[in-house]
Amino acid sequence: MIELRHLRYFIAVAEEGHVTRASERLGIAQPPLSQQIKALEEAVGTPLFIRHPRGVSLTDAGTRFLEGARATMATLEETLDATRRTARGEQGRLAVGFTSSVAFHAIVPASISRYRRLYPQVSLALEESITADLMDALFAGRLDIAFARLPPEIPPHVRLEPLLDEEMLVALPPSHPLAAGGPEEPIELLRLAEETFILYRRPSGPGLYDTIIAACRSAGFSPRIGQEAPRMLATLSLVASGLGVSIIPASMRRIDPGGIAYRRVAGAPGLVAPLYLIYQPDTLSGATRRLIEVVREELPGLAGH
Amino acid sequence: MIELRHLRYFIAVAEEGHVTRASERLGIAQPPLSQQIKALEEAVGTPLFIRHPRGVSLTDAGTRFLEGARATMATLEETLDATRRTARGEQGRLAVGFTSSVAFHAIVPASISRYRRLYPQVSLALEESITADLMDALFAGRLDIAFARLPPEIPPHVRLEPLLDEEMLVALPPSHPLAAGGPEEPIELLRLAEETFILYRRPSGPGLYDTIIAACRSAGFSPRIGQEAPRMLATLSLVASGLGVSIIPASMRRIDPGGIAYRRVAGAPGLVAPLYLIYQPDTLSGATRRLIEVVREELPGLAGH
DNA sequence: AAAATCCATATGTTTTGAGTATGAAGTATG
DNA sequence: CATACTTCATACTCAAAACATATGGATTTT
Repeated sequence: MIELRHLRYFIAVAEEGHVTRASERLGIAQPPLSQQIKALEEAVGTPLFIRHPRGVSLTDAGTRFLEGARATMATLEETLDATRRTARGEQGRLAVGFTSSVAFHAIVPASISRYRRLYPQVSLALEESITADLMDALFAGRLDIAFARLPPEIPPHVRLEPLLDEEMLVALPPSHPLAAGGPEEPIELLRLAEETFILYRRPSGPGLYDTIIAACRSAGFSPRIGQEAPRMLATLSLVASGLGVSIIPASMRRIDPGGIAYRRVAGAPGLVAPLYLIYQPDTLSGATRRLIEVVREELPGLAGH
Repeated sequence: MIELRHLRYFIAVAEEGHVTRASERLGIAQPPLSQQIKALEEAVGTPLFIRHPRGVSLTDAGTRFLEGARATMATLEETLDATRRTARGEQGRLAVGFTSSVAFHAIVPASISRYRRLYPQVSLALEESITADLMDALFAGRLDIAFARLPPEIPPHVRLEPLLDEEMLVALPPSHPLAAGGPEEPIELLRLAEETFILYRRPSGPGLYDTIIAACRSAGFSPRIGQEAPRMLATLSLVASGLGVSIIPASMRRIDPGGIAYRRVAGAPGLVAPLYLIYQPDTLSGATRRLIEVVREELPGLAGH
């Protein structure tokens, strides 16, 4: 069976044109080198060297073999390089998922664009889905990592790394009396007791919906639910149309489907929208590790926003 | 040190996704396979497999390595193929030399064109030179094989394989009285005793020149030499101009610089032009061997022409 | 809960690659 | 022309490493 040792030895002998000199270069004695060359010729099935009284030279077949042996070694070297770069996360593919709601938070675009700049040789695949689908994809390996709110169910071997707890804001129709104050002036949650709430409810499981209900309860009232919208954007459209108020993560403020007023909330300490980085810590690819690093480095500059 | 064994084992495990099954496929036990995989991962410097309770799967780095490992093996396989084809003489390069005088003999173009047809993947380099240069080139390895008349000096390790002895013809000017008979009707050499001879003389060494002188001597006269031309074609031009007669190998009959009459020669048994195939038998390339075969096969149909 | 699956580790055996000594063939040199 | 030298090949020994057998640990299946 031909081994790389044979190729290394062959190349040395071919380059030196001299078995003894090649053996010195290889750091072995001359006889084993002669033996290995002989074994190689036997495996190939044809002489590769012409033995002269003063050194050796390549046969035609040997010349062709030298070319191929070098190509083989070069292919392997490249492979090792690329493999190590991939392991270090400097090369390869990375599939990142996120929900539509977190995509508006600055940490997501900031991390991804910095990652792109730092590791341009990693080809990024971005996917926006609902949390449940992200978790499935993560578990099945179609996704390496995801940004999301608290998922309904956590598959085994999946880690939720809490990134930050985002403040939540009240979204008021422009005509609403409470919309008058400045955006930084908080509203007591209890003052919304008589309002109709438009809430985004994800299919199955807890999440922001429950957080909001719980916050209202502990503020002393049970919110009247007017409509449950399937998408965050739809929720805000309904608010803009004056059908009710809503409570949304602060980063969603950027969406403005027509004159919505956003106000901070006072007296509701648990009313936050957590943001998690989600991945399988046991089977981290290098590229994934690098993204986690980047996200953690971006965090201090953005936390709380 | 990474060896091909590692690549072969790695590919098997990657393809099976299963160490035990791969070990069966490879015909070895499972523990050594685990060890070799571990050694490979250590050499590469990064894990290539993720160990699951029910088999193994590739890491990102492993996926990249699989690609490269396959490419490496493929490169080697191609190399072995090409090397063996080269050894068999089905591929590669072949440098063939010949003198201007033998190029007219049918054996040369016939052999070369048949060789071209049989071994189209061998790229042919044809070179026309004087015999001495051919011998130098042959000895130096710039030429694999040559067609020539008897060379002045034979370098060591060079074999002259006699192909055939070519008849020699008298070349007469068109106006010459002896030119009247049919070409197949031989002339006694002695009848040329009073003629002026135009002879082709190669720089240094014996050859056709001496053969002709010797034949005249044994026919009973010493030829009067009118001029020694440096090239065969020049010789015939001088004959055509009526400056004398000449004696040339039969195959040169094809050259006709204006109405030369060619006649066979009688009573001169030694008056032949030998044609040799010349090569170094100790360092024959496959391609050279094949050409020798082809020439030998062409010989029966052409001998004596 | 027990059995089964599968990879990893531990230990012994065999293969084989490498070292030392020597020979054969050819070349250079006195 | 004989001797010394160079270089590759062969013979034999040793050591490393590849492989086999036995066993353990983790996880899943029955």
